[in-house]
Amino acid sequence: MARMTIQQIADLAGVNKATVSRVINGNSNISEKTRLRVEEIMKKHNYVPNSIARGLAFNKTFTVGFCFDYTDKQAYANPFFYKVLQGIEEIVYNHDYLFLMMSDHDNKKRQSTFERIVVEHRVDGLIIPNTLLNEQNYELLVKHNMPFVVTGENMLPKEGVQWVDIDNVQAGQILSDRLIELGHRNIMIYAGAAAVKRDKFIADRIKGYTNTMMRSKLNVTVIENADVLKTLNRNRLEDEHNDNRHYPDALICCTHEQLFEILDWEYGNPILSELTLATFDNFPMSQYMKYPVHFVEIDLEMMGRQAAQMLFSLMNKDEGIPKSISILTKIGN
Amino acid sequence: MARMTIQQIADLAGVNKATVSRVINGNSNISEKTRLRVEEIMKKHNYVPNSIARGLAFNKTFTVGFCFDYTDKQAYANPFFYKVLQGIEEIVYNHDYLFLMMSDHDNKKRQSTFERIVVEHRVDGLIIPNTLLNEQNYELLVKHNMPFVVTGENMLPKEGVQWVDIDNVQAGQILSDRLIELGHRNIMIYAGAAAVKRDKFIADRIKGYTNTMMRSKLNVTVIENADVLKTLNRNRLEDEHNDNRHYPDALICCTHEQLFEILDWEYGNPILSELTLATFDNFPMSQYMKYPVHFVEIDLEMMGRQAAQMLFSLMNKDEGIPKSISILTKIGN
DNA sequence: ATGAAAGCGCTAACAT
DNA sequence: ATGTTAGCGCTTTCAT
Repeated sequence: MARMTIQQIADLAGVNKATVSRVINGNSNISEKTRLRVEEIMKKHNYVPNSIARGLAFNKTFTVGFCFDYTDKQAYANPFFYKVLQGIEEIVYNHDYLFLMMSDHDNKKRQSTFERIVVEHRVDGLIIPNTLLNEQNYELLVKHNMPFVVTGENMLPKEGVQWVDIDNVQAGQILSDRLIELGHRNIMIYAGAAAVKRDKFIADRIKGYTNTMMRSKLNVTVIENADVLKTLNRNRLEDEHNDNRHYPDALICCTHEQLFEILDWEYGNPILSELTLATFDNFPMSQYMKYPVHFVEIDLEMMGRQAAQMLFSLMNKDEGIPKSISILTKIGN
Repeated sequence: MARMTIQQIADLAGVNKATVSRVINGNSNISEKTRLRVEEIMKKHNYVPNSIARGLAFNKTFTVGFCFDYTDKQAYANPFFYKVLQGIEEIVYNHDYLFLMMSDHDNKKRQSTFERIVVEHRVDGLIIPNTLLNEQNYELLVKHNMPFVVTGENMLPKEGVQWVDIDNVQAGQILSDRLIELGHRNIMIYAGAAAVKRDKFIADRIKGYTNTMMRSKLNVTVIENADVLKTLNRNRLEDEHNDNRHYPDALICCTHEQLFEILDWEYGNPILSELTLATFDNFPMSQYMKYPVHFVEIDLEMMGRQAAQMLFSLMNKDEGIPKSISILTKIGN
């Protein structure tokens, strides 16, 4: 089935193709009568404007890009990550836009797909994870004046970067609150020293934990190394008075990696049976774990929606767009 | 930074834009000298051809679509699903194509995104899951002569449908073989009756199991209802002679849903401690489960690569494209 | 309110 | 080997 062109519709309607174009684009300068006739003919012939041609004329692609960071294991390994996609999709489709996925993978050739898409202007705007917003990519985006929104807190000290992030301080707070509510008093938090330096979100989670503990007049203990935990536990086992005050009865793991590290290690160590575990964001199978894990629920779909919304505001050159949007978390079931 | 056009490059090089176009497209009818000069100028000015304009001229989009089925819980909930994406991406990017994601979600408006993309010819070809290839979508694709490849076995009795699938019969065989190798003899397989009817891949897995069991002269028992298992177990507990021959010592769950159903149910039932579990495809956290689960490894990345390769062959109108491609599985670590 | 014509950036058929 | 010209399908200015 060959596609109809605007000219064919114009001929069938006995008008100029400019008139048809006006109908398509909802131009008001047109008589009700011809508008109806043209619309009828378009419908009758299932006419759909060629979006490539429209794009050329408008200098637009009607497409936004979403960049995937495969090196960010957490991102793609987390099945809940698709929620971000769903959120983005909802907004994008409602704007009659389409949705181009890409990774920052190196191509066999010299250019990454990300670079290609920016340079070729294959999208009107871009949503990228903060892990991908380095100096180089930033320059690229600015140079090609490509509107973009970052997911996760932007750490690049540059002008004109907007982002949407989870409120990790609040998450740390409510998770600690929950553990206290459950009766725990010796709550510790586990985060690798390197990770704390590297990832602001981890520092934020610790900050939230600290806030809560201080407010509740409880001891703050940040563990930066799993070995410390082992030692603590060994001490406990050897402690004849069994004075539990110095040993954790609950442990917050800042990332899933760390949680799994603990779980792995557990197979040769009995500590877990006396320890309540907690972490951020749910994960599949959590309910089938040997020991229950408490967690905070992160509304990633909302994150996607907000990011997309922000991007459209940007492409629209709206006034008063916030620099960043923060999304609150809540305690999981 | 305003983009350069082919005309500007032509002017700078003192040639006609047709000549520049020839350089871009690697036309041989061109002198080495001017080719080098033009290339130098293009590089110097970071010239990148406008792909929308090229698309209009070529009547191509240089994009393939990948359709996501959100209603197919298995697909999106499985983090390994992203492996398929990775496989597809590898091929697509090596062809200098881009990659449009879509879902079959209903838009707020009457058209699904899938429909829109096909009707608007926003992609040159499409990869869709078999769950989405119904009569209606098939007609749509054919009507708009959009090349497409199906992932998962195609069940629609239509001409010209190509697909790539996992060899589920083989998977059932090797998984059963493994359990036998582990010393099990009373191996049963669990699959809901409705699911067997509905999903060919489940029937195939059962067939594979049956093949192996018959070859090994062992009893074939297909359980269609978890209650049967409960009964079996109750019998075992009450069986004074404790004759284990009639009770399973290993159970293959045809899907993850069923595995989890068993696991859930386990919390009020001691059967699992005496039962070896097995299922198809790995899942995250499998190593942290209370009871080990054996599984078959499915190379989803290969599946993506093959599907993409097939699609390009189709778009290329290659000769002798196979109707379908079957991917072998292997036993997980 | 409608038509005519130029132009978006590129390719390709036809000249030379 | 290179230039000329006519599209690709649509939008948009400028007439009328």
